[in-house]
Amino acid sequence: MTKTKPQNLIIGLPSTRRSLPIALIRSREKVMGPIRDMLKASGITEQQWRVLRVLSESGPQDMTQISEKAGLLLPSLSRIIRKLRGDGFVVSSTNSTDRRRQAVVITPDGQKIIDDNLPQATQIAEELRHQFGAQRYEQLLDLLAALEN
Amino acid sequence: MTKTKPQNLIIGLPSTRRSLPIALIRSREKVMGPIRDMLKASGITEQQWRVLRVLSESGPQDMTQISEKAGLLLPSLSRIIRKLRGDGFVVSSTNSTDRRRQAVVITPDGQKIIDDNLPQATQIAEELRHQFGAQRYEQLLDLLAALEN
DNA sequence: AATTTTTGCTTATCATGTTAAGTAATTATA
DNA sequence: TATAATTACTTAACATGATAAGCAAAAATT
Repeated sequence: MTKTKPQNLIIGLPSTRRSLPIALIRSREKVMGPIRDMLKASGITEQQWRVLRVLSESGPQDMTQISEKAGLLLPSLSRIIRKLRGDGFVVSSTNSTDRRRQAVVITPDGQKIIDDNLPQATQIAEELRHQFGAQRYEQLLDLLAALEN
Repeated sequence: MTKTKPQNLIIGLPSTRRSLPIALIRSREKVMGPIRDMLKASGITEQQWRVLRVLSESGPQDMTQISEKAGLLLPSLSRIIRKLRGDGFVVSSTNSTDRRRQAVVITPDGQKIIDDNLPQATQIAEELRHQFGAQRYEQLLDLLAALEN
């Protein structure tokens, strides 16, 4: 008599081994590990790095725009910006026509963090892309993007 | 004269719009949203739900095994198990041959949480799978699994 | 057997995730 | 134009993420 699989033979939830949320967490861990290691030398976190990158890439932004582009909720972003401001990596100025908004700008010190780490970050990204296969990498990004809709 | 793209014309990091880490975060948010809403009624979190599911699915486990299957780091799991134990959803007993290990077991109360929510969780998963397309869904899982290696 | 190393966890600390509530400024409505 | 939404945040509270340190039990080494 053969062993039967645990359960869920008909429909059932996917086993935790085949769970999308857990797979997404594991993947993120795998992808971010090397980048976190790199950033440790600069004393900033992965999230702070993403914020600085958004500001460097797209220029001054208000909080809502940053949160959307960096994938951070506003309460988290509030704390992060406060920290980055304290460290002198960004400055903010309230919008003149809408005083609820504040434009956040990266400072030269903040830009220096980007400049110091961008080459290595690029290399890490390229390496993963190459190791995984450029085609599959693009496919994965497409599938993840499609999931949004 | 046409507008040039911001930068990174040659190699460069992918723009944050095409960043794998951010895409993974967004996807997880999208996937877990409905499940979190469902669990709110039971007063447990997504992570606590994953722990209970692992215990229900694979039986008594020690901490390290749970952490691997649920995708949680041991310090987080330590706190979560303490909470679940306080709420009466799990019990632990130290292993007799290795007193460093503890076998964690789900209680009837804990199993009730699973039983109460499994149908709806299954429906949510099926709906996402169907909406996204079963084939693409499997493909995505395969790609994420491949990323591990 | 005594010592060292490794293992399986827990605790501590700081940062972020998540939800809810609060606040001031803006916009829409009566 | 006074009032009622709405918006763009911030603060609060609790849970988890992540790294480092601690600690006792087990295994390896001498």
